[in-house]
Amino acid sequence: MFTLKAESPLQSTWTLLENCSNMKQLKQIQAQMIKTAILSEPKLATKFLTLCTSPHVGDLLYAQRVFNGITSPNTVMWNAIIRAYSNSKEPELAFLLYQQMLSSSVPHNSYTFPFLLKACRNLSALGEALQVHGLVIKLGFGSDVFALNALLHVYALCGEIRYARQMFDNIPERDAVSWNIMIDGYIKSGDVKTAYGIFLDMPSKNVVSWTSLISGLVEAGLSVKALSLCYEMQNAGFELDGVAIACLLTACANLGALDQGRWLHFYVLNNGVDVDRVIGCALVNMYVKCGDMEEALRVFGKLKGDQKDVCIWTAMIDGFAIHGRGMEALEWFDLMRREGIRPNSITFTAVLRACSYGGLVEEGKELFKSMKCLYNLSPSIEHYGCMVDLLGRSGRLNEAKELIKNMPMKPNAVIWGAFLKACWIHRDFLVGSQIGAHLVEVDSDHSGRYIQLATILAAQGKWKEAAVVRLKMKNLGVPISPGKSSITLNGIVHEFLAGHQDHPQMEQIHLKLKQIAERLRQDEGYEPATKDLLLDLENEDKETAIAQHSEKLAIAFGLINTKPGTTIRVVKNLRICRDCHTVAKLVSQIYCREIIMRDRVRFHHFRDGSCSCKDYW
DNA sequence: ATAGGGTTAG
Repeated sequence: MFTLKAESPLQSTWTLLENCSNMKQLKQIQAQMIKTAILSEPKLATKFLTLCTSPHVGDLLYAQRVFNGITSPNTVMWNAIIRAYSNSKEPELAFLLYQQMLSSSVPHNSYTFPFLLKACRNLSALGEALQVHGLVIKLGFGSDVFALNALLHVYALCGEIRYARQMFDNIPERDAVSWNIMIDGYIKSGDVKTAYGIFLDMPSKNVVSWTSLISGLVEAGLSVKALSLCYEMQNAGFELDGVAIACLLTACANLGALDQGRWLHFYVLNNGVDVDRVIGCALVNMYVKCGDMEEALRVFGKLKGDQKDVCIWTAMIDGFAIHGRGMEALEWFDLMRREGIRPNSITFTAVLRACSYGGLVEEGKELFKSMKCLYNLSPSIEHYGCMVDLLGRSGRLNEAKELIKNMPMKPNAVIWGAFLKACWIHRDFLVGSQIGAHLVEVDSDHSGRYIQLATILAAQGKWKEAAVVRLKMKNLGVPISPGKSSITLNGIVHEFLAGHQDHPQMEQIHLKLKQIAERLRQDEGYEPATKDLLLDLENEDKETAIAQHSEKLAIAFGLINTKPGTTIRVVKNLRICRDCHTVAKLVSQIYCREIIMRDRVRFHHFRDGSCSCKDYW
């Protein structure tokens, strides 16, 4: 006789639990466990509870119910439920559970404090952290590196980086995690330099060390440095993992570095990096911000249904917005809703921005209203900013003013800036200069505000007043960012600064610019728009100044060095001026070139003499 | 089962 060699129910349930990855499976397993009455088997029950509380699978309410059904939970179970609460929307409940754990006299282990301290971190609860610190010492975990690292982490992220440093210096057996927490801590407290120092001192760095530094550099706006660390990291023998790639893609998005972004995309495909929702979103965002909407669409199209969350839809909608494809942004917004995805407050900034850039005034107003009545989202100051921009741009200055007056919050510099912009576009110089004067007072370390004011004064012929504003800016030592445009050729980035002459091909570039100006004058009756210039110069000098704007230098360079008919891509750090915009349109027609220019906030696609922004920016 | 990640107005 044969007997089937059946696995014991205990063992088979264990295997099922090991391979379980979602709540539905978990509930099925639970049904089976109840049937076979092995939920009372401690090892299985523990495993089951840790799954219920794990960040990927878990469901807190469900976990709490399961936990309530256990008569005397062991340490691991208490840890699991504390962890679940520390990651939840109400981390303070972790403290309550910890109280109960204390009164049940279950011993601690080295995992208990890290979870509890995570709740402190999520609540920025320094006082509680200090109390826990006392307990750590009292209960004999004073040299446990897990507990100490968790304490370091709270202090480092709750404004006590110096105290964290003191602790760090005194931990005898600090590990890589301790070092990495310090790197991240300095970065989050805005001290990239010290973070870099710690990184350099660290004896054996790992992928997290490199990535923490890279992500800090990206956050601090030092994306060029972040990309160079990507190569250093690989030379040091580290592979890029998903987290590193997400950070680096953001760096490319910030810089408009399409070539490096594409390289990272290839890396993902060739090295089996999982395109999860974060990487998918980072890729889409990178292509959007580097001006390649078609590739962004392709990446989106390849994602599976459950990877398409509200973030990635928002990235696409924002993409259509900044590329001047307002109608498509609205269509995608509808598509998203039909997929059952609920828009969040960021989605609304994207879709309102699309309406604003696309001149879709009525649609924008409807959407703004729908935030509250359909989605129960209260518009924030950002949304009001979009609406002021939308109304102002389209010439509804009074409506914009009313909206500002009736806003539930105090208008900030951005709101006034949008209103000033509207005054400028619609030639209401008087109100514009009043607002400009106010802005210079409240936003006095922002050079753009002085320039806006000086420009609007100059437009009224008030040269002296304009000069006073510029002098004030100079005397206050407000840092000004010079106009910069870059263009990439065979992987090399060529950067042009307004008025600078230090490129090896400068003579050729100037010759080309002269030719362009001549052709434009002859064929199109173009005259340089010197009126917008605020410099107090003779007309001829103004023409020279305007002719040396960095975007013109970059376009001329592109015309010289790329094949006829190919697209020229330029990235600019400031907004494009009216004259450069006119020239770019005419160049696109006369030289039969598509020019894709990213300015500080959006894209201009110049083609056949017109621009995707419909001259409305 | 403690460390690092994507979308935000002008």
